[in-house]
Amino acid sequence: MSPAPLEPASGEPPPIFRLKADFFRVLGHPARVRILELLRDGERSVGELQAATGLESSGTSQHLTAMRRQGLVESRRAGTSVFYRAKDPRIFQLLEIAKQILAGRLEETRELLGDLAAEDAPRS
Amino acid sequence: MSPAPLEPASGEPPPIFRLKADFFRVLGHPARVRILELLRDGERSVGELQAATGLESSGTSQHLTAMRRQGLVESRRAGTSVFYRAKDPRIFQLLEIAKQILAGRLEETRELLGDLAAEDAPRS
DNA sequence: TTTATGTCTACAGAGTTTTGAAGATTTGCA
DNA sequence: TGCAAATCTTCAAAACTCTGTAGACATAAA
Repeated sequence: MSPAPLEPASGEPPPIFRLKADFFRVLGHPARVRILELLRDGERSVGELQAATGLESSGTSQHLTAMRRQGLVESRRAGTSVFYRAKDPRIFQLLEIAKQILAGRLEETRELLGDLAAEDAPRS
Repeated sequence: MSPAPLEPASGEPPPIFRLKADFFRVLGHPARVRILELLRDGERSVGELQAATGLESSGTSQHLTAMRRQGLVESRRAGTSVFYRAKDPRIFQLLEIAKQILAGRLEETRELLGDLAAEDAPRS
């Protein structure tokens, strides 16, 4: 069995786990997650997204460009505005599962805090 | 309606989209995706993971630490070895959906290439 | 004590994000 | 038509964050 090293000979097609990592990395920024959450309700103009995130217009545009490169969003122009939308609805499933995993973690933390409190006031 | 800025007053609890971003960011590295894929088949020692990824033992340990901080993995010690396992099986769902989204993208690319080839040899 | 395994620390190099200014495109209007 | 306003995008420099590497440290077993 080959050990499947992390860095194959250059020039080869990138291994799947690298593609996945690039994909997840683009989700690894609060502004981009926020934008995707906004797009769950339908398309939004850059201006609207900018207002919602509080970013510079330039920054907003760059985040959108990054997401487009990863095939996460697509856009259409209408007058001087550009509207963005999610390209694949499965991205929302992804966000949903992430939320569930995070919720599980928070629940765990909550129980732990409860246990700590119980130690101060022992004997139920 | 408040615009929900990206950066709230410091000291407040972090907004959900920041937690999600932190979560995804930890998935944004090939070695870590690779490690999770290996853990799909059950627990693995650091040494095994190191061999599979081709990293230094130190690097492997650091990636595992990062994933533990995010609650993605947990470990147990057995003799001089430490075995890691995924903490929440839903993480594999996440990887699966990512794979599907990526597969869709590749399919698209393939079609596009087909179209280009067709232009060189027109008239079907 | 020595060997086997992992983890921690520190830091240089690589990569990402922010910011501000300049450029592009479309529309409206004199 | 020609100009100005509105909306985005691109570019480049500075600030920041992450990763790989190497060595010291920790722990368990022989």
